[in-house]
Amino acid sequence: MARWAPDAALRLERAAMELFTENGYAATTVPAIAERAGLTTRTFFRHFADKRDVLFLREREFPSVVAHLLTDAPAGLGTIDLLMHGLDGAASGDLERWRDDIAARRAIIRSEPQLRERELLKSAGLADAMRDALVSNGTPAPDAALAASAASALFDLALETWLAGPPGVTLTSILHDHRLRLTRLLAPSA
Amino acid sequence: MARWAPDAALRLERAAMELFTENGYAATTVPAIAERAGLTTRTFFRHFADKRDVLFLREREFPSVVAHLLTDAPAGLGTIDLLMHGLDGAASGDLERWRDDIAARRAIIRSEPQLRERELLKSAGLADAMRDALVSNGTPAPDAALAASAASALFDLALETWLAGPPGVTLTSILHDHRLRLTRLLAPSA
DNA sequence: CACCTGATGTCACATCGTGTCATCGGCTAC
DNA sequence: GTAGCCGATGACACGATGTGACATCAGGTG
Repeated sequence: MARWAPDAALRLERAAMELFTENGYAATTVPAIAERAGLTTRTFFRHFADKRDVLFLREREFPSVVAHLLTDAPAGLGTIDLLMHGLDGAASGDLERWRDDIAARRAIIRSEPQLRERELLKSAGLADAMRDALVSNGTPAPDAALAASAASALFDLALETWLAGPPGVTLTSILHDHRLRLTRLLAPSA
Repeated sequence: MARWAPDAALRLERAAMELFTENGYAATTVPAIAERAGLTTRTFFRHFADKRDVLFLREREFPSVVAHLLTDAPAGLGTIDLLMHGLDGAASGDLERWRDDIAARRAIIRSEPQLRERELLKSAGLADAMRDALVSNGTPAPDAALAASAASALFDLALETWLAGPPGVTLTSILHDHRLRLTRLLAPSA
């Protein structure tokens, strides 16, 4: 038997979600989270940069996954189609199964501006990763930055729409639809 | 003579900018800022929600200014043209004059992820204000959210380009150019 | 002249987040 | 097999952040 129970980060995340749901984010202290997970405060901060970060454990690898999909994508796609392909591929793994978890996290995140702030930073990190992948694939830097920012915004709004809508509608279809609507909105009005 | 010197918030902001420039953001404590401004720590936190907020004093009213320009805009503009009109109008007041101040603030903001995080929250607040103004002007909510997010991203990237470029190029022209390039990027590739 | 208002000061305090050293199970080298 | 290293955790002290509660006092108002 190992000296320490495995998955310390996951146990901390589960404990945090429970306490946040029971008492709210602000009323939950880090020592309380650590205690429920059977660890100490110091160990919490070894796994998470700060208290907010515990809500984003699942998304840590998302930017690099998307970036890899972008660099390995089939040639010939336009910039935006490439981005849609990458986001789609990274988020496609039986998303419906996680709907409740995502909704629970989102409910907590929307309860505190601090947490929305962190979510925005994560989205910006995704946009940065996509921009860099585009640039190293030959896209001009200004175009890459513009397209990556737009794609990140599209993804966030699509995810929100997906969560608010009925089960069964795929994120892929919503993303596609949002992209088309934004295209029409941006086009010079007659 | 008034009991207290006026412009406490402005004095705190100036003191903070000086100390951040001299010693860096992380090495500057709130008591040090307050002392240089001739005030106490407690008063600092009465004017600013937290240490980061002191860097965004000048932008506090920006979202509501843009929102007002949107609701008072001439009729007949398309959604995106309306947004460009609002952003343009709100940022047009002799921006060149503030270039150095904006650049100094930006240099500090880019030195710490915490500060970029806050900047992103401010941008999101601007997007929210624009979205709400569009909605109360009759734009369908999903379109308003999409267009406002895109416009906010365009504005941020345009400001960055403006700062990096030579003096004399107007933000208006960069914004216009970025909008056209994003339109082309989003269009279905042949 | 008494009272109210509002910005500031003072003090106590909880929480956050970090630096530093100790602990000790398991793995590797020899 | 045993000596020693490695890496995750514990223990503890501490500075900094941010808030609540109450006091102070100039100027305006009745």
